[in-house]
Amino acid sequence: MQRTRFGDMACSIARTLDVIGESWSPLILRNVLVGIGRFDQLQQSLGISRKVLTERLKWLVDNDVLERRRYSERPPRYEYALTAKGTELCDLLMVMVRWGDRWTAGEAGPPVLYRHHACGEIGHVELHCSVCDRPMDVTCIDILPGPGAAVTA
Amino acid sequence: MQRTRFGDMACSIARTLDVIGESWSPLILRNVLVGIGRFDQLQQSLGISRKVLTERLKWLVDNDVLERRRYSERPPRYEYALTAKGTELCDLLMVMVRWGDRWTAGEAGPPVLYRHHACGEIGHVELHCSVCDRPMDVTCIDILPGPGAAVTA
DNA sequence: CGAAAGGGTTCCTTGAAGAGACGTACCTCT
DNA sequence: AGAGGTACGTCTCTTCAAGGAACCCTTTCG
Repeated sequence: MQRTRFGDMACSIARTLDVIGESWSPLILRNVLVGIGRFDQLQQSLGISRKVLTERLKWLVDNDVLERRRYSERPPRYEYALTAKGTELCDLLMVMVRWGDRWTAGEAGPPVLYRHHACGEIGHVELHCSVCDRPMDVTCIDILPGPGAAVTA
Repeated sequence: MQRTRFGDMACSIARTLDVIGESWSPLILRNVLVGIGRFDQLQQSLGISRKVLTERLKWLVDNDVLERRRYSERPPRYEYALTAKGTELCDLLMVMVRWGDRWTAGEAGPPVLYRHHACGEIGHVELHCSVCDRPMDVTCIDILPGPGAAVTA
């Protein structure tokens, strides 16, 4: 559908979307995270077309979000795993889960729960300020131009 | 492109993607957040096709992420604004910004900065556990099935 | 040997994205 | 009164990616 490329916009949201903005990518990431990392497993569990899966995996590998590694020499077999860059992307997944749980889960309740190693409890993510550690959301910040801002008229 | 619908998967990520998974939606949200809420403004600042913008806005309004409100009676004029549901989605934007800043900003540095009202400093978001307030990411949790999990064989 | 598994590739069809012309209601200027 | 401008879309046409399914290659198993 001749998708507009976002990669060179002066916006970190656009650049992030350029990497994982395509709808299947977060789901692929989620599955790789929970250990579903082989081609056929991914294809079947997501119900994605094999062609599109091939394209997405290649894109994610080229963008250093996933790595493709051989887990068997003979016969040659491969699986996909998260890189450091990809692991940090999972923050995004956790925030998506949080929002989805709050606004779309309905009667049944959340489909998955997180148990935090540090406290052993079932919790969810909250956004805090990296400086003062207090809660931070879009209603309690000012948005200022940064060094990488585009010079706009 | 006969996109697969995610809305009825038993997965909060999929359901969140169903609402804002299309690539333009987060950018529309970002613009509405910073006060760019009128049709022509959005169309010009994003470079999106008018047809697609119409479709996206309708989808976001129907899903209660944005509201369309009249700010002038005669001539009739409308603008789009965030609902509570949409405002909480901005958490996602902040996490995208954080990842984009870290991994894609390059030489120039981040295009925007956040000043946190609570401390007055420039900071970024970090994910903390809702129970113990300590940092939480995907490497320090167990993922358990919740009440809304699909019964899979 | 034939069949199956893993990991893709190739081909065709359909339908959404993009571009841009057009429409409508209103206001302002001369 | 007419010309021009603005805000907010709708319509039409073309192009290109998603979806679906068949096919391919290598290796192992019965």
